[in-house]
Amino acid sequence: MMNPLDVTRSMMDGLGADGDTCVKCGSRSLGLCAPLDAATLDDMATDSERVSLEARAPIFHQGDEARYVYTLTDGTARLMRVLPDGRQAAIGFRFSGDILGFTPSEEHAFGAEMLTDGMVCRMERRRLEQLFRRYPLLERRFLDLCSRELAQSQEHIMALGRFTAEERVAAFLLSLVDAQRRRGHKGPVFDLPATRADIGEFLGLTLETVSRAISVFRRRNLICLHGHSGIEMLNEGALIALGTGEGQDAA
Amino acid sequence: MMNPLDVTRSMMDGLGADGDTCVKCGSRSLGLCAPLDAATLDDMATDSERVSLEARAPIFHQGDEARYVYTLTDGTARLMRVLPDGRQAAIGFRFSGDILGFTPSEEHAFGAEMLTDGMVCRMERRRLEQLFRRYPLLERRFLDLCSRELAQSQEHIMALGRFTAEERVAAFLLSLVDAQRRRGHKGPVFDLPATRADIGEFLGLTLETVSRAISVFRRRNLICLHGHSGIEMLNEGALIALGTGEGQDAA
DNA sequence: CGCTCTTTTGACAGCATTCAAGCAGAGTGG
DNA sequence: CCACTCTGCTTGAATGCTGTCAAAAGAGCG
Repeated sequence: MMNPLDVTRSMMDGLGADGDTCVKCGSRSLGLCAPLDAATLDDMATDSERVSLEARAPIFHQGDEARYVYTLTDGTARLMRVLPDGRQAAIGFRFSGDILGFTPSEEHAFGAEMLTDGMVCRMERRRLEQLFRRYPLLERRFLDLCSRELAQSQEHIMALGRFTAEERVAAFLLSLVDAQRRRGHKGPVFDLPATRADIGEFLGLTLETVSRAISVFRRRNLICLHGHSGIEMLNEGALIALGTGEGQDAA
Repeated sequence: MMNPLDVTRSMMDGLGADGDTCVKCGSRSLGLCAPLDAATLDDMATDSERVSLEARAPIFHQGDEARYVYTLTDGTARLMRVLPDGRQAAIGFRFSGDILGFTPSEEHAFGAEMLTDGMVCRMERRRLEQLFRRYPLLERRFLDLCSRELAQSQEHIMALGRFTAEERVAAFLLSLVDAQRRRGHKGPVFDLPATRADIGEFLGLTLETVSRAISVFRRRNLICLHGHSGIEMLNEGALIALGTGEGQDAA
């Protein structure tokens, strides 16, 4: 067992918060303990448990009883939804520090699985709800978190409904870059923790279409690939123009 | 000024709750005042204001300061998001009793406009936040609400990413039917408060494609139109098979 | 009845998918 | 160190769904 406070910290942190590293806690962090006092934090450190997972391992399945709330402490995961006939779509990516599987309903509306090797820290959801009652500030944090996820979903809806294939891929690459920068990444080379098929399942495209879009970007010298999992941003402005819906008249 | 309690009631109610009519309040309602006592309700009745709106009138714009929280007390509205180049998409529909424009952030991430003539009841968002502090139960309600919206968004993401045009239109019709049933509607003829263009902007399709899908349903005797704004469900099972992702092998 | 807005339908074009083949990088074992 | 293999990526050609453009029909309203 490493540090059970990770759950707490990430909950305070929320999606993609910008953070320094917290000496006491050991991994990426916050300034988010701030709203809570030490006693509260100690209180929350109980009943959480770390689990190590391999790439492609499920964290929880769609339809599972929502017994635990998870913090992704290391690695990248994706949220999946499946249809009765087997078609499936990724509805989001989650990175180190993000919260997974928090829902007020009885069961998980979607599944979560690792894309890379990694680690999660889980806490009983009942325990979390007890904490809500004791520390109202905590509940407020979760409301913010939920509404930020909602905003993300709406961006995604815009992309799926109105973007061309190239625009969607550009938007996805930018969101990856953003997530890594928020986690302290420096320099122009980023990690690409998803296969073309993974990306396609997120963007509502086939893997071939994703590949073609990336090839186009490469030919235009907007990006440069370093092996299968490294991507260098050569012309971020042009990608932004594509990926934020600025239309044809872009750089 | 009619009944300012409407804001309160709807907040308690949330999205598409199933309700009887509350005698005291005059319009559709709840059993949701239940978790709060009379003093709380009186408290919330202050500082809310009713506004009457015509079809196509904006309720608030994307980017506006999020000063008010609204309850749609009568009519149908849609939530819109626009891209820098002018492309726009509807990200949701809202019906009588639903809440609009609640967000913890400083400005509205999307706009809202009426589809029909109707009425909203608005309350200062600062006032609401004061009430959160005083009545923690209220905040809990909003968290539930937010997470229900999130689930809706995810359904929509699946539809946009994986459904064909016909499946999307079927899913949309079913969601309309569901919303009206939850509000006490009886019988097989439902109201269609949106033009083909409105539906297309929600489903990521053109108005012609929506029209063709509806024509196909008509030819298969799944539905029957009554003028421009009435739709009768003749074979709901077949529409469900289409609109819930049961694939080709459906009835 | 005549106006206008919405819907329907048709013909054609275009973008993404499908199917198929070849390529490249990483790991394995001789 | 070099095949060998596996997996993921790239590219090509053809199909098909949806978009685009255009015209006609229908519904609602004064």
